Order: sequence, then structure tokens, then C-alpha cells
Amino acid sequence: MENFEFVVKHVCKQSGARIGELRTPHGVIETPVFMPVGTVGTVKGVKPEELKELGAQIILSNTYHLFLRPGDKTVKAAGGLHKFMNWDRPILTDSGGFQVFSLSELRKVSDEGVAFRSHLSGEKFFITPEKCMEIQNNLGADIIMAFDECTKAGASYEQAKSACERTTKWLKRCYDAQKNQNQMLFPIIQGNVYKDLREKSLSEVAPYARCGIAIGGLSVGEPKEVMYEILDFLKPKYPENMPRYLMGVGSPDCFVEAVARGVDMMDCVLPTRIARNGTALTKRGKMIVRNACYKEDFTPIEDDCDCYACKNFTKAYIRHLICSDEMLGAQLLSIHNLRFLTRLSEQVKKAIWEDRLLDFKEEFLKDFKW
RNA sequence: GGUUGGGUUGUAGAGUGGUCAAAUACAUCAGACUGUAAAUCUGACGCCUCCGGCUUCGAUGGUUCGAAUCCAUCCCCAACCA
Repeated sequence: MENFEFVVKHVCKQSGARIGELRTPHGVIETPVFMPVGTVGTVKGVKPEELKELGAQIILSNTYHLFLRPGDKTVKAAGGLHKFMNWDRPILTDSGGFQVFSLSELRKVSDEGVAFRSHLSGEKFFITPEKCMEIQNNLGADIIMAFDECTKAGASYEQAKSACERTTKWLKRCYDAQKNQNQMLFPIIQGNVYKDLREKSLSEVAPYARCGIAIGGLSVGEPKEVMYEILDFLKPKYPENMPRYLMGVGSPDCFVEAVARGVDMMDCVLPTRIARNGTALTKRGKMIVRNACYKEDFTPIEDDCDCYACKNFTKAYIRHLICSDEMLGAQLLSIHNLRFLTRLSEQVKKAIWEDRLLDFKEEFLKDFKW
């Protein structure tokens, strides 16, 4: 795969965390990286130029959502997702595997695939691994994800085992169906909180990994400590020379904890979602800017933040926008929250270069309350 | 000055003898949010020593076992007529 390459630039002597560079057809991604989520081909409330300004290197989109609307064929006709949404940096599309989990009321899983009822119209669709690859080929993201079965927190061993087996079988079918040299397929490890299943899943899935491997089925409701334990368990077992992508994580504390456990890539809806609901990320934890105590607080969300919102607006103003249901409030908080994560990733990278990530983690978590 | 309608817990607005501390909406306050069915959802919203008690429905007085609801007087508001 000459279009993709991952190079480890440095390994933190203190933590084992890595600095890496992942080359893709749309540019190089420096890891560890936080990837903003733009489910339907837009990071809600944030323009592409703003994403670039705040340091987003790659964004996520979703197979299931774009398949339903506007349709992958339409995106293809537009010239692919990059052109359609005017984003020339790398894109990763999730496979719809997470929707197998989150839309559990609207779907039925079988070995052949997943029967979905559209959450928009109720119309029935059947998504197979092959169909999933076809859609993702049409969308044209740089990194595409295997179609997996994600289990919920509290799933029984049997359920988790069955989901793992299915995920492996589906991966083989995805692999056979994926022919596009400009798209890198990431396999996904499942196994819920069961270490033997995680290990088995990893060993079954790793042979299919060419330039990246993903850890799925975490941060779905289990305690953070349990997630950290699984990451610790997996850390020495990954295949060499490829980035590890922890799917759906996370909050700033989880981001730092995961990088310290060898994770290179993460994505999460949290920063943009809580922004729309009136909450800002700060180094002390979350700040509910909507709260009355900021009514006449004419200072920025964070004094030392370099984002557009902090450089130009006060908490009192943003609170006013949020309370007035003005869309600019959500936009400004989204920019701030995403910048918070990209800035955090920059700080983390610096600490790795300096071989002091564990020190940084301790310092960061000392003040950060979640 | 007259006629009519009306004054209900922040606002609007139900309720017209007991099941009413009083529907509902909005506002307000607080919380949640982790591969986005989320610009969504949850809770609180008279007071208290809160599995119980206390004080409320313009004011005062009355009828009644019992009143936000019925009667009397007064105060205020709106529309219209002079």
C-alpha cells in the first residue's frame, strides 16, 4: 500500500506512547490525534476553514447516515466526500457498526448482515459487509472501517463472544470486497470487557491490518477503569508499525489516559455535542457556560486559549447566545471544545517528545475534574 | 359617571363546592451527554425540621362539615358607552 505509511518518530521512554506520522492520499496525520466527528458530512456548526484553523487534521463521517441521506451514489456523483463537503484533508468513515449498537431497537443482526429500519423514514435496508464496503468506496474516505458488531456495556460473555466471531467473519468479507488502493481498511477489535475475547479478537483481526487497527466496543458505558484495564492488557499485543485507533473516545482525561496506554488515534462526538448543549471544556473540567454564575462574567472561557471564541468573546456573551438559542453560541463553543482537544493533543505530543508523558498526565489530571 | 368582562403559584393560562399546592406551556434554576436517532434529554420550580406539616388563587367579611370555586362589600384592570 504505497499510498499509506505509518512511521513512528519517537517513543516516550516514560510511557511507551508514540509520536507517529500516518501518510494518506490527503496528507500526513501526526499522531496522537483527536479526530472531530462530522457524521453527515459536516462537523456540526463548524466550517472546514474553521476546522483547519483550530488544527483538525482529519475528520470522521458516517457510512450509515450518508447512505440514508443524501445517498452514497450522490456523494460519489459529487466527486467524493472530500469534494462534496470541501474538506481536502484526510477523512475516516465509520462503517455503521456503531449504529448496530446505538440503533439496537431499529435493527436485526444475522450472520449475513444487519437489517436496519431507517431512523429517518422507517424504510428497511439490509447492510452486509460487502454493501458497507461499496458505500464507503463511493464516499471515498482515506480510512474506512470494517463492518463490526459493537456490544453494549454489560453484554454477557456469550453475547460478546458471538459479536467477536461475527466481527471476524465480517472482516474477511470486508477485506475481500475492498479493492480501492486509495482507501485503507482498518479492522476492529471487539470483545467487550473480557480479556480473553479481546486477545482472541486481536489475534484474528491483526492479519488483516495493513496500516492501522481499531479498538471498538469500549466507552459504551463501562467504568473508565475497566476501559483502561483493557487498554493496558492490549498494549503489548498490537501488530507492529501501525496506529491504534480507539473508537469513540473521548473526554480529555480519557484522551490522555489512552495515549499513555499506546493509543494513537481517537474520535468523539462529546466536544461538539456538549458544546451545543452549553458546556465548554476547560483544563479544570467541564464548564456549564449556560449557568447563571456566568451571566456577567466578561472574561473568556479560558484566558490562555488561542481559539476564535476565547480570543473574541466572553462567557457572558456566549451564555447569552446559548440561552437565546442563537446558533452562534453552539458554533463558538464547538470551536472552543475542538480546539481544547487539538491543543491537548499538541501538549501530549510535546510531552512524548520530552519523554515525560506520565508526568504530564499526572499534572493534567490533578486539576481536571470530570 | 355607566355597562360588560376580568383579577389563579415569574409570565401566559386551565380549574368554577371536596380527588387542588392547583393542568399545561413558556421562562427560570440545576444536571446529563464518550465510533451523533442528541441545537437533545432529565430533574427542580409556594414555604418548612419535606414518607409529614404549614401558608396560598386581588382584599375583607360571610355561607358551608368543606371555598380558588357560592354570597356581600371594597380595591384594581380591560373593552365599550357617556
